[in-house]
Amino acid sequence: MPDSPVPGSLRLSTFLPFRLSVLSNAISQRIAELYDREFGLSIWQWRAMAVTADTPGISATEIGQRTQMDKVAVSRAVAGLIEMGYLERRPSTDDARRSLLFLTKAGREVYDLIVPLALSEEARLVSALSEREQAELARLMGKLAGAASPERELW
Amino acid sequence: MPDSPVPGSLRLSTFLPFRLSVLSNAISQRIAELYDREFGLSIWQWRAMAVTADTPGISATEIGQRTQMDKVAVSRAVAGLIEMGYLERRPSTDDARRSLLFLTKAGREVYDLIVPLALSEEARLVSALSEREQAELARLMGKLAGAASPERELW
DNA sequence: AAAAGATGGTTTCATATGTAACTAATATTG
DNA sequence: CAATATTAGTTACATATGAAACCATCTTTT
Repeated sequence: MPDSPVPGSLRLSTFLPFRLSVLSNAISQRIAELYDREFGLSIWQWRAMAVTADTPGISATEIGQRTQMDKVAVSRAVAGLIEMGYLERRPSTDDARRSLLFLTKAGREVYDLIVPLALSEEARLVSALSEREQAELARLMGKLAGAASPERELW
Repeated sequence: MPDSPVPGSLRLSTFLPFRLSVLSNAISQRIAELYDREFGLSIWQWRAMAVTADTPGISATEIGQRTQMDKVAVSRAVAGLIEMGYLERRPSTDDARRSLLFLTKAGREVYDLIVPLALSEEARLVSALSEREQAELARLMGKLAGAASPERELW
C-alpha cells in the first residue's frame, strides 16, 4: 500500500476524476476504432446516428439533449452524416426552423453493421465483471451522475 | 423498463462507453473549474503539476506515463507551467536530453491550495456512495481498466 | 570508434472543438 | 398586431489537439 512519497500531496492514480477519465478514454478509444476505421465516423457522428436510429424524425436539438453534445457539435455531425449519405433532413411541417432527421437506407445499413460490433465489444469489456458486478457498476455510476450533475439529468 | 422503440437498435443511454464518457466529462468539468477559474490551469497542466509534486525531479516522459498524456501534451503543459513560474527545469547530469522538473515555491503554493479543493470536491462527489460502495466502484473500475487496456497498465 | 538506430523533447502543420455572433422562424407581450 | 424576446440551427473565428517531422543526445552494432 504505497503512500505518497511527498506529504500533503494528492496521488493522481487514486483520484477518482482522473481514473474515470483515463478509463473512459481507453474504452472510447477502443470502440471508436470500430466505427472510425471501418466507416469513417467520428464519435459524435456515431452518437447522432445512434439516437436517430432510435428515434426517427428526431430534431438536432433533441439529438443534443440525448447525447450531451452542444448544438454546434450536433450541427457538424449531422452535416457530415448527410454529406456521407447516411442521414436525410426533412423540413418540419409545424415549425420551419426545425428539421426532422432520418437515417437513409445506406445509413441504416451502416448502423446495422456497427451495432453488433459495438455491442460485442461492450460485452467483451464487461465480461470481466460478473452479472452482479455489471449491475452494481451501472447503479454506482447512476448515483455518481446524480451527484455530479444534480441540475440536468444525464440519461 | 422502456425498450428501444425501434428493434435492432442500440440504446445509447444504457451503452457503457457512452455512460462512462458522459459521467467522466461531467465530473472532470466540475473539477476543472477549481483550477481553471481560480488559477488558470488546464487539466493537463494540473495533472503535470500533480505528478511533479508527487515525484520531484520527474522527467517529461515519466509525466506522460503517469498521466496518460502524449509527449506533445506534456511538452506544452510543462512549457506553460514554466512560463507561469510554477515549474522549474534543471538539466539532468547523466542524460543531456532529459531534464528534471520541480515545482517552484510559487508552484508548490498553488498546488497546496488546489489539493484540498480537489479532494473535497472528490469527497463531495463520492459521498453519494457508502464506504463499501466507493471501494467497490474502485475495484470494478480496476477490472474494467484491465479489460480495456490489457497491454499497458493504466495506473 | 563510425554508422545506424533509438530516445527525449520541441516545432510545425493540419484538423477538431468551443464561444460568440448571426439568420431565420416562432412565441410572447403590450 | 406590431414590437420584443426566444428558439433552432449555422457560420466565423480563435484556440486546442494530434500526427508527423525534426533536432539533439545517447545506445547499439559492427
